[in-house]
Amino acid sequence: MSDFQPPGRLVTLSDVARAAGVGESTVSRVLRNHGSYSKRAGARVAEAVARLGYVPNRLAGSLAGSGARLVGIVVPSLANVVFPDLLRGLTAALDAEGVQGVIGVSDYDPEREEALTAALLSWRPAALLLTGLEHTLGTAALARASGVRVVEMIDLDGPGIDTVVGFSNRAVGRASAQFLRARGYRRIGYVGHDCFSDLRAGKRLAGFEEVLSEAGIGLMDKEIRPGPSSATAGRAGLEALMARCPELDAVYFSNDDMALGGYFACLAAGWAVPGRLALFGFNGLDFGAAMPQPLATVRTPRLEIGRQAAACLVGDGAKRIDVGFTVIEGATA
Amino acid sequence: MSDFQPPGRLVTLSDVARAAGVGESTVSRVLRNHGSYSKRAGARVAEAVARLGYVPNRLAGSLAGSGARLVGIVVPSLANVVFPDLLRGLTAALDAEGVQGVIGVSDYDPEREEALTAALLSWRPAALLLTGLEHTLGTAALARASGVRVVEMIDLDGPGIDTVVGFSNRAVGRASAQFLRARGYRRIGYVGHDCFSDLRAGKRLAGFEEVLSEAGIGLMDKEIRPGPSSATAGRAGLEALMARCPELDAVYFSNDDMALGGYFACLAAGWAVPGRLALFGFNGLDFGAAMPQPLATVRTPRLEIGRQAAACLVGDGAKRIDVGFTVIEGATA
DNA sequence: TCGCGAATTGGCAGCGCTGCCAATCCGATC
DNA sequence: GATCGGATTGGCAGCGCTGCCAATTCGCGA
Repeated sequence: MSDFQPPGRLVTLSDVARAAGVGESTVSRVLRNHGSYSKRAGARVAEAVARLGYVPNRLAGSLAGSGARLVGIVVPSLANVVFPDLLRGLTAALDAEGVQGVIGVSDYDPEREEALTAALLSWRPAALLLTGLEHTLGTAALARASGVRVVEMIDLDGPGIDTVVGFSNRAVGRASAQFLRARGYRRIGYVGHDCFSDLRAGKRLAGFEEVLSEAGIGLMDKEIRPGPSSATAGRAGLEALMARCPELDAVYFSNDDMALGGYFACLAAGWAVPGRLALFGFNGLDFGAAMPQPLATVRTPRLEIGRQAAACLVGDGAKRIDVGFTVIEGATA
Repeated sequence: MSDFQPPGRLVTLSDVARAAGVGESTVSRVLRNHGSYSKRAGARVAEAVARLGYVPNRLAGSLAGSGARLVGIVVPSLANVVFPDLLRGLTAALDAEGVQGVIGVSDYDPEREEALTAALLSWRPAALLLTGLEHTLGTAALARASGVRVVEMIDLDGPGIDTVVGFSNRAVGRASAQFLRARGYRRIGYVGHDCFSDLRAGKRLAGFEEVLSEAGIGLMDKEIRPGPSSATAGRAGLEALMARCPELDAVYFSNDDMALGGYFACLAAGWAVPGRLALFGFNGLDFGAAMPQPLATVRTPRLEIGRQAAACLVGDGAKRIDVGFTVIEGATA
């Protein structure tokens, strides 16, 4: 990108001022509708702006004024529906306020998260929105030193830098296990994706196993597939698990995509759901409700997290917002 | 967002210069590794930067230098996997070049797209990436006037402002119809989502119907669900369509999500796939491959579009890049 | 008609950084 | 030991806009 051609000279505020026959400050006041100016000045400026096709330069505006009206957002991935949903809630709330979100994707790599944090901070954002609670020391140091408000989203299981919005993944895992227990399942397995990178899936599993241990049964077996979650991984994972441990009567999946793959595995193998094998997911994605037997899962308020996170930026902000989650009974367990 | 607190005074480049005992220009040269400076100067600056925790202010840098190293991106939605995939390819390629992408979401609303375009241009981006070819006159005018390079992604069916990267949706529709025809299906229906907002789905349908008309059969019936595409919409859509027109032997869906819902409808109603009813989707999403009978669909190189679009920004750029698509035979048709 | 506070307005100094230019330094050459 | 070309370096003028302040104008009652 070395030969990016800078756009030629564009219309500036002082061009507008000259064209409108007023001072620069007046143009600035009119454009931002801030301070007082006469109707006549307003009209002349508006006319000049339209005629010249003036587009303000926010770079200059933010530099001169007090800070940029933008916030930095770091998410680990865009491949998992969770984050687009989060961003949707976030950007909707944000640009209702006229704030731009600048998004960075870390690919679940803490080092990249740190690099992105530094890069985003260099735009002097009004706030920084991170995902999860686990960051490098450098990320935390940067965030603190910058003095901007920091909001950590989605996870609630641990201490945050500043404000935290989300739900407890551990509690989700516990609730899922309790649900399966209450339904009488005892030979329970787990199919997940790479939980070293997806720490929150790991926390759910921990909560899940916790409850099973307390009940004296424990997880019979688990199959962890490398790479990101997907239906194909879920299908392959369940098939491997069942080959190894055919006496299972229920399987917990790291999320709905994995569970969908598991459901397909059952269809293909002719295992009745939930007669032969019960399935339980996570996220409450739309397709779960369309399945012949609606998927048993946990619905998470992803849009709401985004909205709340945005709200935290304006208010003085509670330090910790639990948006909760809902167990969806479905019919696969 | 009125009470955003501007961060207090932060470390500036001249603080670093003073601390390192060198001039500002030297610090600037060292930081950007541009121009020549001695080892000793480099070391002292690096030390001072680390000690002070200096984070450069790109607002100032971009204002002073020639343009910001960022590009504006407008997508219609984040709910449809297509766009996150696109963004993934795009941001990966982009930040390999050290360029930030600033993303705006238009919700399929041309007016919002125009507003976003103006907002993004006010950051003086090096380029503007839009989705599709249909824009308001205002959007096109803004884009042209800004003098930045404009890349329109995904759609190839029509004239572009500048550079265009994607595939022909019409051709996808045609290929899909030809595929179903070749398989011998004659009583073909369509289940889609709101195609007034999703213009590209409309173009696919147009191409599809074109082929059927040429074959002298035509589309028997179609069901358009309001709102965005989803498995639930697909299921409800297919159920409505079959209730009205039970003699159908194949259904074309506006995309794989809709087709997944259709598949679930078949499962629930006991319609054999493809014995009783053939299904055909669009996008080539992962779950299609995990289905008991892999979904017949068209795979689109979404990541590739992102990559190519990013590549267009550096090279002088072909005006028009066709990334093509692939028909996946699957087993549902 | 005059006076006065309020409304409106323009000038100008930065915001933090980069680009340009002139000054200084270095080692090596004669 | 003086000279020369290149490597290094610092000063300083903006980039386009906003915030502050002083100047000007306006409206209206006395």
